[in-house]
Amino acid sequence: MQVPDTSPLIYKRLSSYIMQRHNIDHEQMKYICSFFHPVSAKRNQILVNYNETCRIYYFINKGSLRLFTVNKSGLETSRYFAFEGMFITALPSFIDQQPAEEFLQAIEKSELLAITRKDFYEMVRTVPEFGHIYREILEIGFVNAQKRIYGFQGFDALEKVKWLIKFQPKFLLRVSNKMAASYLGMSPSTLSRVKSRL
Amino acid sequence: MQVPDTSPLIYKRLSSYIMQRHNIDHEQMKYICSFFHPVSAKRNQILVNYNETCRIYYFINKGSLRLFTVNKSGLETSRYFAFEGMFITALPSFIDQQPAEEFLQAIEKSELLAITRKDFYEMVRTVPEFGHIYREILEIGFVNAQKRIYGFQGFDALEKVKWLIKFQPKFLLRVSNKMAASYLGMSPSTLSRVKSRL
DNA sequence: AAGAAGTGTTGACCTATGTCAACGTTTCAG
DNA sequence: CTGAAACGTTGACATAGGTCAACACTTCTT
Repeated sequence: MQVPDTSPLIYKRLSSYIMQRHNIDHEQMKYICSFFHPVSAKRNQILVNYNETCRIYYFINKGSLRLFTVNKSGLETSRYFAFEGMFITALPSFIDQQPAEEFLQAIEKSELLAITRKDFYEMVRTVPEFGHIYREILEIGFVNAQKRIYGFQGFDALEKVKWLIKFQPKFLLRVSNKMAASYLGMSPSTLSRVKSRL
Repeated sequence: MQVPDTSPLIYKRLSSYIMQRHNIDHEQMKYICSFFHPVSAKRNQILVNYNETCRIYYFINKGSLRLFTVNKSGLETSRYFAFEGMFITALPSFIDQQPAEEFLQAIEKSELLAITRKDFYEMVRTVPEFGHIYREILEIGFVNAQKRIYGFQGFDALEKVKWLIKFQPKFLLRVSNKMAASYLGMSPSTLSRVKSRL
């Protein structure tokens, strides 16, 4: 974890994320950004461990993170991937302050902005625009999760891959076959075979 | 659709839902309830049609509703079921005011409380406790959707059914095999066979 | 009350996808 | 730079679960 950086450069992406959604004056924006602290993560670094209580929400400046679980037989299941300009955390743990039943991991060398839970909910409470943004994150997250469930239901392997390419075109380019397969709910062999026939 | 009822009885369940989460005085509660109008629905009645834009959020006093889709070959997929004391709507359509890509249907004779989108967002904006409740609905919905995704990933049919019995014990008792199967992502035959071996 | 339509169960059969193993290629640590 | 470990691809084989059909039972409709 680095010392907070006063340079506004690192807040560029976050600022435009917020600006796209709300008109906020410069002072207010500086105030919001002041709660976000730069953090670097190495490839494969674990940011939230299983059973660890998650106290931080991350915004991704560069790189990518994923949420995954490991079942008793050691099989990894990836649940969610986030890339530049997206927010991510181990939400169930973050909300309830219970031990996470999942891992949050950087899958590339990443540059992040971190806000603590305390500050986050403080802002949600005191800055209406920020509360609104959080609501949007939840709405979009919920809707996407629903779409993924029914989008996949009854699809065979080929259809799932086509669906993924259609709705998240960057995905297969950034994510290893193994992780993509664990996200799609199929074996790496099957994903490999499917890709070979387009 | 019935004429609004002045009896407080129909607001009992909604009031206790809110009371369990926030301390609200009697006047405020009456104010909130005044935006919810009683609606009856028959078994199998469609409340939101495919391509219809959804303008109403429902709270269930009695009965049960489901969200489902139909694919090109006529196969139904159930996405979500709600029972007494739960909120439900075709959320993507409700949020964005785009035509719904799903159906909202009563699966039993149901008594509902309906609030229009306009009133709903008005309340979210003006009544902090209500805004908070909406945030909670979204948080819980998102977390549950995530849990369902990874809960099912890699599970075989038997494990899915056990998972369902564990986390939604009432489910199989209230929902037909056909609908339950379409929720679990397996054929009715398979669900039937699985149930026969516990 | 009777016929029609829908639902649940079960059997026979088939196919998509998982498992396992082999092998070449890429990545990474020292 | 080099060896070890991880990854991607492909083949052979096994199997869970899908499809289809038959039948009994329930439930709607009139």
